[in-house]
Amino acid sequence: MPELPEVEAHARRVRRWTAGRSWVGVRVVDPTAVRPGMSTRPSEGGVSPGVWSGPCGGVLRVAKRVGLRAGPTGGALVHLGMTGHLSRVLGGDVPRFGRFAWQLDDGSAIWLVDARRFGCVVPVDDVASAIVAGLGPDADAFADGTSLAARFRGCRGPIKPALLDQARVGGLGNIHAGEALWRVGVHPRRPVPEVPEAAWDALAAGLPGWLEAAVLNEGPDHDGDLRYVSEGGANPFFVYDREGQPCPRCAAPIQREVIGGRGSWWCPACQPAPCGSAAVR
DNA sequence: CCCTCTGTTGGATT
DNA sequence: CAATCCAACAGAGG
Repeated sequence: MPELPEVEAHARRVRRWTAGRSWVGVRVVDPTAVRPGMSTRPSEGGVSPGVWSGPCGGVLRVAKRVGLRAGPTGGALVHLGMTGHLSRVLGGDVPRFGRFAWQLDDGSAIWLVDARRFGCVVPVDDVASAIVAGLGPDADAFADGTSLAARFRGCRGPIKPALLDQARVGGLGNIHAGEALWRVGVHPRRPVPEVPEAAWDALAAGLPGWLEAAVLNEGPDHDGDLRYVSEGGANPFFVYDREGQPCPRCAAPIQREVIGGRGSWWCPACQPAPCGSAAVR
């Protein structure tokens, strides 16, 4: 799953691949990948992909969505789900797990490759408006902690699941939400009203740089293969998937617990548990 | 080989 | 967004 940084890295690549080119068609290998709305359910798929011909327009990226244009306003949104990526293939081969492709006038094709099939292509009449529908501002777009905190007014629950709510703030996923909380020293289960002002300030100030660094870490040149977690070497994250390993800051053993249905990792020393939260094992 | 567990998404249900 | 279940599948570990 691509979160904001990996989706942005894909968008930049697609922008390069499509610059100055034209669409010549699409290939629908898995019709269930083409859905009427942003859904993770293949059973909702099967809609028409629309007409793809003529100059490639600009490539948009908002939160975890990519927008491609076919014509002045219309086109499609792409969501990568958990395991999706966009890969360029020179020639007519169908890559393993290739679901859908946009064909270009240089003989190449941009493939939505997705083993798990939560990713989707959503044809829309107006890319610019559809791509922001239902989303809060991107996580890297807050001028200060006050405006960031304002997105969470009225929210009582633990901070980490709240950070994942795309209607409040766009682009954060399980990994980067956990990483950000480690950076600012807030326990993932701390109730939103108990998050100190200084932590909101630190998040608003830090997120743009942290997320851009993660984009660059994806690398500009590879063909789109996922190397987010599993491929290409060591885990690049501070706490994600590091249960029992020493905290990079203080060496205390990282803890893991399921919060809001998602694996969550934190440092018990840098991120003290909120009052009344019993440590489970 | 088989079974169980985990998971970068998000939505529905209870 | 409180917790749980689900979509659909790969990969790791026992």
